[in-house]
Amino acid sequence: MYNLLLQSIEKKVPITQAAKIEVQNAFTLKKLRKRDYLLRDGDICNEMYFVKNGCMILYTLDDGGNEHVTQFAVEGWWVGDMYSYLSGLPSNMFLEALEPAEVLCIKREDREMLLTTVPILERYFRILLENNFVAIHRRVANLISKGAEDKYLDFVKLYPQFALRVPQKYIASYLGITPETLSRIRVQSAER
Amino acid sequence: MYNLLLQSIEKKVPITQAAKIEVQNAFTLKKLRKRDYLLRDGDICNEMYFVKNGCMILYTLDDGGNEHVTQFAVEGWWVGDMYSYLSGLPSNMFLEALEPAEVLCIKREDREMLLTTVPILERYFRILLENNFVAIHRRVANLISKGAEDKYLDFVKLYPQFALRVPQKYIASYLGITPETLSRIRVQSAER
DNA sequence: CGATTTTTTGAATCATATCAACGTACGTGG
DNA sequence: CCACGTACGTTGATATGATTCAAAAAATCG
Repeated sequence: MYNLLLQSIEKKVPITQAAKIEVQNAFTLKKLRKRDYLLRDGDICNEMYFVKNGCMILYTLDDGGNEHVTQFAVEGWWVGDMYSYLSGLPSNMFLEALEPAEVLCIKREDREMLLTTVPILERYFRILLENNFVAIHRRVANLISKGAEDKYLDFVKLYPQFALRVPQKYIASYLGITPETLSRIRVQSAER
Repeated sequence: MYNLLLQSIEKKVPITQAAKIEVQNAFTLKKLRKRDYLLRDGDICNEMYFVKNGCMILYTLDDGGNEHVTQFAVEGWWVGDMYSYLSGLPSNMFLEALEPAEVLCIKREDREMLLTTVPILERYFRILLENNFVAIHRRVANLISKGAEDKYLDFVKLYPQFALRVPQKYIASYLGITPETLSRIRVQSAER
């Protein structure tokens, strides 16, 4: 049940058997059906989630009711509204299962506790966040510098898995373009 | 000389006198004139920089020679090409002083060493990166969901200091719009 | 299989980019 | 400290990529 999480940790830092037990005790498992929510606009995000399997999306809704996907998360990824999680203030996001999913949940206080009892995890999260920082900056660079087609091509190159796995409209949203534009881009790219 | 850096650390984690000395020994100071570069396309980013004073920008150049600003950094901020710093591979970015500046530099190996000798710094960087994560996600959400005017207004609200301090063309670039568009937006906003 | 969601296609519209010209501010050397 | 040159900001006219809205086709789900 904790294999994937412990592997994720061991890939980045050494960890003792005793510490593994501590880790396991800090998490609970949640099973989700497709379209279940872990978080809705107005909720406070009191937990962070490690995805064991399935696929989650994190998105906002604008005034016009349009979804804007800020994050995907599949097996081995962490997800949650970090803003709300850190501040304790209400979120303006939705966290939804696109597929049946299982996630390991850790509450704010339990994570804080765990970080003091197993301090090597500070390093684990630091490394995780550094890698994430690089990935988000690549996304930002694409968003500010590229047109719709180039953004899509870079996305497919970087995440070939997602491109097949999730409905296109969410990819379009993630790239900041409309589903119609993405559809047209795909036929044009295929022609060449 | 190390005041601002030590304050930045002490705001997030407790640190002993001995550890402060270790920190100081790990850094060197660089003084920059306006338009000096700490990094150019093709260079490997072997250091991360903590800005003591002045203002730095991190940007890419596209095929058309247009700058795309991915990051600003003023007093108390960290900056560098994290991708190149972590991977050791060549950067495709430029890191330039917009004003005369002083930065504290720490080499890759020295930071790694420091993180083992002063492990509380793992926590410092983890917290720093978490806060940064929140900020970048806000930027991404703006980039994918808002038009030029709303992006600018959110920027001014979030960083009123920058809005006055740096040339508008860099703000436009940071927002993913042209300087002309930003200029027009500003007169329109002022009219209302 | 039928129902719902997603994708595609077309036509009109809109926001922003582009290009060019002009005015202004800025800082740098004499 | 002034004058010159360069960089920056503004404005206008036009072009363009992307959006919007609507409807049909295709895929997916229960």
